[in-house]
Amino acid sequence: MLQVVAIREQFESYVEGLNKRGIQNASDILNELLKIDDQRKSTQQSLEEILSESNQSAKIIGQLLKEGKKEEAESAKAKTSELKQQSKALGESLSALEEELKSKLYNVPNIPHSSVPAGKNAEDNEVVKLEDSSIPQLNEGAKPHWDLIEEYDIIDFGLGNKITGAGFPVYKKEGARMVRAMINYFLDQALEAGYQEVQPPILINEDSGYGTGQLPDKEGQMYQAMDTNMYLIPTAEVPITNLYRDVIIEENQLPVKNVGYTPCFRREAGSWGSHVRGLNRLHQFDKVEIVQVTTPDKSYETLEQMVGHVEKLVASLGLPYRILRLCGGDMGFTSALTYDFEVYSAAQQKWLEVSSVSNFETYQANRLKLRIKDKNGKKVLAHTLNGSALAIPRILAAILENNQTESEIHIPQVLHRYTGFESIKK
RNA sequence: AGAGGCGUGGCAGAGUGGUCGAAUGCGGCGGUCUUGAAAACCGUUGUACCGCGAGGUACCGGGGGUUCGAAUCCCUCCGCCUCUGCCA
Repeated sequence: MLQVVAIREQFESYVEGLNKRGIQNASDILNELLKIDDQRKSTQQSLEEILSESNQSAKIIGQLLKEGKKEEAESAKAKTSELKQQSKALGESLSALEEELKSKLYNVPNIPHSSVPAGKNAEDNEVVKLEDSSIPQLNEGAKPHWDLIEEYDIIDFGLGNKITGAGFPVYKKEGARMVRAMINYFLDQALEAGYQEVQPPILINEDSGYGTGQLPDKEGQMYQAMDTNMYLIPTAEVPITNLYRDVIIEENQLPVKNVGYTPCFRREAGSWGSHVRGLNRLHQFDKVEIVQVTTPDKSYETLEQMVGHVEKLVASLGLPYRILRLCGGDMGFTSALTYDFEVYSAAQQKWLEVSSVSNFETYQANRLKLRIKDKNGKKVLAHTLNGSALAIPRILAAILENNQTESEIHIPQVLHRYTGFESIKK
């Protein structure tokens, strides 16, 4: 969440930033926050005065009792009781104000970076790179992946339907081995790029949900484990970034670079139709995620480096891709700048999002209380970043469609040593 | 899952109702000594919020309560340890 101090100091640019997201009454919203904060301060001041007074008199009472002056002590007690009534009332209004401030702050999204284009939706995203020379010319009878997986019998939606429900596919034979191969390939590539591998829990508690911003605004997107306050993770970002909740990192330990593979679970409420057919949108899917924690002055450099890593992965698979800089209206709630990667899936003739790389600046760190201590002992909020590297099902869909022939599907060369086969045959 | 025990500053470890934000040791930082280092000695060393400042307030796992006053008493939740049970 945003810091009130920062809102105060950079009011105008924050208003502009929120406008880019399509929030028109931004200055009203921010002014309201400042007003509540002012009330909070003055309430806190009066409360602390009273507490100070009653602390003093408690000490005096102790002294009096020690000296055996019982009656004086009793009358002092009576007075102090009055103070207590006052402080109780003030304490209650203080915490009410704090609650109000916090819940309002939770509902204000991050301020977009200056390079973020204004815009309403996906149509206003800016294409920063287009690599489409590898778009294949498919034969007449080329099939979308949902037909191919049946033909080659490598993914079974019907079975998934039976044991769980729609959106939970069962990968079989070469399909299952492809998934495993890609996970290993992506992890190995990240290790080579200097990331440390972690395997986090895939069930998280509420604190973690708030820490990275899934709660309270995206509660409906997550599956909740019945009779518990735990949620299935929608992305490894949540547990991996929350590793650093309530942590102070020494500056010389930076950057923190973690990579993790996890399944991801998304309810995706309200999405039906042909555009979500097959592997395009699932309730459970596999993803390798990279997460970095770094200093404010280096985070945009880090973002470029992460984008470079993802680009290398996509390119190595021989898939046509493009990189988008998301506009204010399409960007995630907590992000300051997001690049999306899309690969072209030639049979359905669609660009599919396979990665999203974001800099959250201090937005998550403020919720997480994740700080950096520099050489002089000064503490500042860290910057957090993450990116998919990569999400597996749509990559698989594009490979299946783009590499199909009449009788087989070719597997990208970099995966051969992981799959143990070079093509999928009927 | 049941029974019992425990949860104090970076770590170890005192403190069981009244100047306790908290003894002591280790570690860290600064200094004296030394050619340099070690040892020794001296000093210093938590976080957050409010305030221009002096200063104030809160925090001894989390939340609530009793009391003029709580690290200390009570309730509750969480976590850890031990024993029993179960189990990949």
